[in-house]
Amino acid sequence: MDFEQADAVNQAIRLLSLRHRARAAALLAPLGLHPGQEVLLLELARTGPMIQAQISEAIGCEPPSVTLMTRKLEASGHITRTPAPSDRRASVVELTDSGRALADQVKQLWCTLAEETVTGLPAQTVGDLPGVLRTLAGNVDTRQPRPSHGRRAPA
Amino acid sequence: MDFEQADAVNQAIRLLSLRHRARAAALLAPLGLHPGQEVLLLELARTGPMIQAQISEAIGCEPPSVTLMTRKLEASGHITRTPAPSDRRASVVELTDSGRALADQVKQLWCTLAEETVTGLPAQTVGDLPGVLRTLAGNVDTRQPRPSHGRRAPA
DNA sequence: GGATAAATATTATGCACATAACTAATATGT
DNA sequence: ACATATTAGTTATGTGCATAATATTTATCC
Repeated sequence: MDFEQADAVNQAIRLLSLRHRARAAALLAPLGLHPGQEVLLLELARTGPMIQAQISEAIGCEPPSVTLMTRKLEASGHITRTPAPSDRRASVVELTDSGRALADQVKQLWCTLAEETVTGLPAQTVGDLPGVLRTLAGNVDTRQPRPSHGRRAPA
Repeated sequence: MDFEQADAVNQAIRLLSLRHRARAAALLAPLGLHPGQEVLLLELARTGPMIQAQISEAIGCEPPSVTLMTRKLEASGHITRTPAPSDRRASVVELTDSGRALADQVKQLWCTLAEETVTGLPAQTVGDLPGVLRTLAGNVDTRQPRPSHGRRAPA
């Protein structure tokens, strides 16, 4: 691949990252949320109570980041953290009533953002988009070891 | 759009942002660069000397961020900042020899990253990718005022 | 069962990027 | 020409996320 194309791809990803995040921040601000926190709320709403290690895995953030996120959401009363009975290292994270209500609002907002984001694209492209983006993300996943080249790792 | 789809889109963008940036960071580290700095070097290599306000516009970062980026790249000797003769507010940013050499290395690395990123996607999809991503980024641009809905603002 | 390894969470620290508030220089309007 | 508005850049501050180092608990292996 020549530099022009490569730059187009990398730059576009970078710009999209900045803008999408900024727009999410603008939409979340009225709810008193900062970007990143919404992901945690949605994950808890989807999956139910879970420990931080599971959250870390689910939302793709490192444990120290999860510590900070949960601490802040706990401080604002949207989640609780209780020691796990079976494992005294772990702490179970759970939505409060306030958190559940907020998650519902976030869901709506999430739809608004997604629709806004894909405006003007043909339905076909929109349908393929999540798969394509996930492939891209998987290809540059720094957690998994780099496959030597071109071949996909087996399941 | 229902929540499932919206979440798929938003989450995929978020994950791609995190991973692509992390991978870029891993590749740039051996060159002594942090992600973000490479964009400035490439822009200077492409366009030539420019003042910070132009850089801010070109790379999509706010002026205070540009101040920090340029300061650090100046400290590491890859760029110079000289007062503009015609406008004493502005400072002209320019690549040094070291910066030009580094930019060449970054170009190669940029190709590696892009190829790695799009691995496994059909050529058609890869070809369309920059355009699609730029559309997405444009749709959520917080700088431009939001069009009330669906209509594009006139030039 | 006692040493050792692994897992969970946290603290400390560093980076990019943002907004708000500010200074200094240039344009502009009467 | 002078008051005013705009523009270029900086400083101060706050956010998310990362890595490295650390305690504490649990699992594993003779």
